[in-house]
Amino acid sequence: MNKKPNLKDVAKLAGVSAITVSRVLSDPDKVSALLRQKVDSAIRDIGYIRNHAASALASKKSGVLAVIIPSLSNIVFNDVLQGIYQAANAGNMQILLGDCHYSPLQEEKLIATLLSQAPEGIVITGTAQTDYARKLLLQADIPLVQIMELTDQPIDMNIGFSHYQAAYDITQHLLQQGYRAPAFVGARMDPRTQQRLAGFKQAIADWPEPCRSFVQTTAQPSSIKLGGQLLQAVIAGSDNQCDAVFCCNDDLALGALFECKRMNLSVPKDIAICGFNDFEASALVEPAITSVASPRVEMGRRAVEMLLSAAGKGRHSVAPVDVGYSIRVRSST
Amino acid sequence: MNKKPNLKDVAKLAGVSAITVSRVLSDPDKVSALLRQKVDSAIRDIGYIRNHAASALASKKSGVLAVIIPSLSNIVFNDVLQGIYQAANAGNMQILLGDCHYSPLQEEKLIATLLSQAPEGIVITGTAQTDYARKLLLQADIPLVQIMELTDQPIDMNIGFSHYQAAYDITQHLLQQGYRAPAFVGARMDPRTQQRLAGFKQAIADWPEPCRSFVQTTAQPSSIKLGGQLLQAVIAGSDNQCDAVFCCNDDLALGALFECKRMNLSVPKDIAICGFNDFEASALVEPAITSVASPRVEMGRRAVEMLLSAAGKGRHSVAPVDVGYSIRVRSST
DNA sequence: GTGAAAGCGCTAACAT
DNA sequence: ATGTTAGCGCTTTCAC
Repeated sequence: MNKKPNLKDVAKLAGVSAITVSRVLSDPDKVSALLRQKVDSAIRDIGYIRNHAASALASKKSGVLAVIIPSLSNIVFNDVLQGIYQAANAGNMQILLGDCHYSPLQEEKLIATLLSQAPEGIVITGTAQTDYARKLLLQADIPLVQIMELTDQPIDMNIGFSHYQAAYDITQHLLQQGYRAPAFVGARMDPRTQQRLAGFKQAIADWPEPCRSFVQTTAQPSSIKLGGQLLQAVIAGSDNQCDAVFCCNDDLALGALFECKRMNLSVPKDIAICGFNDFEASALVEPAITSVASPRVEMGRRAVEMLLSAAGKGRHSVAPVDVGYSIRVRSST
Repeated sequence: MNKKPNLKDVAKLAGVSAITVSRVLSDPDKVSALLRQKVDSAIRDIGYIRNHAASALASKKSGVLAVIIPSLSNIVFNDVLQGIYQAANAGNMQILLGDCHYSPLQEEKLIATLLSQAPEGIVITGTAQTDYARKLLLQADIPLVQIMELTDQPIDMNIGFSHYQAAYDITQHLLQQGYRAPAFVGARMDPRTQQRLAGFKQAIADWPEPCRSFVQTTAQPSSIKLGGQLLQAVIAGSDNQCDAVFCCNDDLALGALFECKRMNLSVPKDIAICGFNDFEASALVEPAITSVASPRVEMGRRAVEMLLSAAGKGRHSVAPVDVGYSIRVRSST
């Protein structure tokens, strides 16, 4: 068994030095056309593939970016990942992905693990890092982007939108439609869900006319099924007074809608339903569900682009980016 | 700016040799408790993080696995990825993920790129690799698992289930329910969708009584919306004769169902609908949609486990694994 | 435009 | 149980 060919083997075959081969690979313009051709065919001949570890060690460039998301099962992050991989691909970067399952402690461990690969940048979800995690990240001294939400005290760069404001707006929309006893239905209760709840509460508090409100939450992960259960709970818990439900995401909203149909409640007449994240299904069910849309793919893409263009520059070289959101008003409200 | 500490720095601080520090990191049991403690605290003191590239270069172990999936937006692969990351995490492996967008050519490029990271194993979706890709993979001489479908000629290992047989079974189910003019509705038409179409056709051909059948396909990617459009098309294309629709996935099935409601067609009375992949929503809509379920998370997990346990062994050391599927009969048929 | 020498930070192999 | 030596395969630096 002949071991894998290396740079020297290619060099020997092409009748040049190793460094010339290296240059053909990373900076072809610095090599004359003749040699370049020779080298290229030698590479193809022996099926040479450059050893990334050696390259990374010598050049101190790992060619990887680290990404930490809280969940692989939440479709929301699919979209973000699509944007991330798109931009990484365009920049010839590999992605090292970690799923911290919404746990800051797991996130801390992941950070330590991923940093050992010497990523040239890191994308991290949200702003709820542990102190030690922040220390590690600062120490690593690489560009970093916190995504999804906005914060006044970013570790470095930041891109996202205000979940608080979006929730405030959609709640206000319910009130404007005449609903006077809205409920917030939330699952998981991660930081962004909490911000949505805060926005909901503030919108109620700010409303000039008197109105009641209800809150039904659980730490369980979101699912369509859970949406049905929580709808039941909120109706029972409000003594049938609740006339509108703001679900912290569209999974719950869909479940709530299906449950209403089963209970023969008319949406939006007996009860209004709105969600968050604007899944495709939300626009296509009957009645279509009002929801909050945000440019997730774009956010992922831009986060990576920010990393790539921040190379070399110091911290906070890029101002926080608000990607915004929009309330998609549909017939469920 | 003091540069990052390395092994020697830790060793000096702890008063030991570099290799001892290395051992504490990779094989603590080989070091006495006393030294281990000293080293551990030195590591923490100066915030040492091991340089992965150097480690990989010296040990010839990259600690990464390559994974290629055809789509990040298809929820199906989310589930598979969850299993993959789960098992990779348990085995202290990092994942390098590539999305080939259902293109064998992009897949080929991805393989070349990912191989340069010297992965210790590779997970690849399906069996439609280009010749050159197969050559690269064989040459790489690392454990490989083809996932999702089963094949008689795996490159190395294989885990999946028969999409042909699953489609055959669900079509037979339609026929057994008395439907005599079923249609196949397919999008994307990737290899596994083609297999489902083949199973559909064979089930029709094998049915003892005469029946008509229709096929409506498009190369467009699946979506709920497209499901509605294709339902329209198949009804028009069959002159209203079609009495059952087998959608190649649940996105389309949901769209078809929503469209039926809009058209005031009763499901399953006027028309039956069934899908593939068993999404959560399929079980919760009214009427619930008959679909094909398969253990996707488990498949991902086991694929990685197969890689990890195949280290060192030769090709085909593990027999192909059929994870099976089950038809979830619900009220839509 | 091309090459020679040195060394990136770690671990395998071999001592002790 | 611990240390010494050598070298992984590449790129940087500097020379020509």
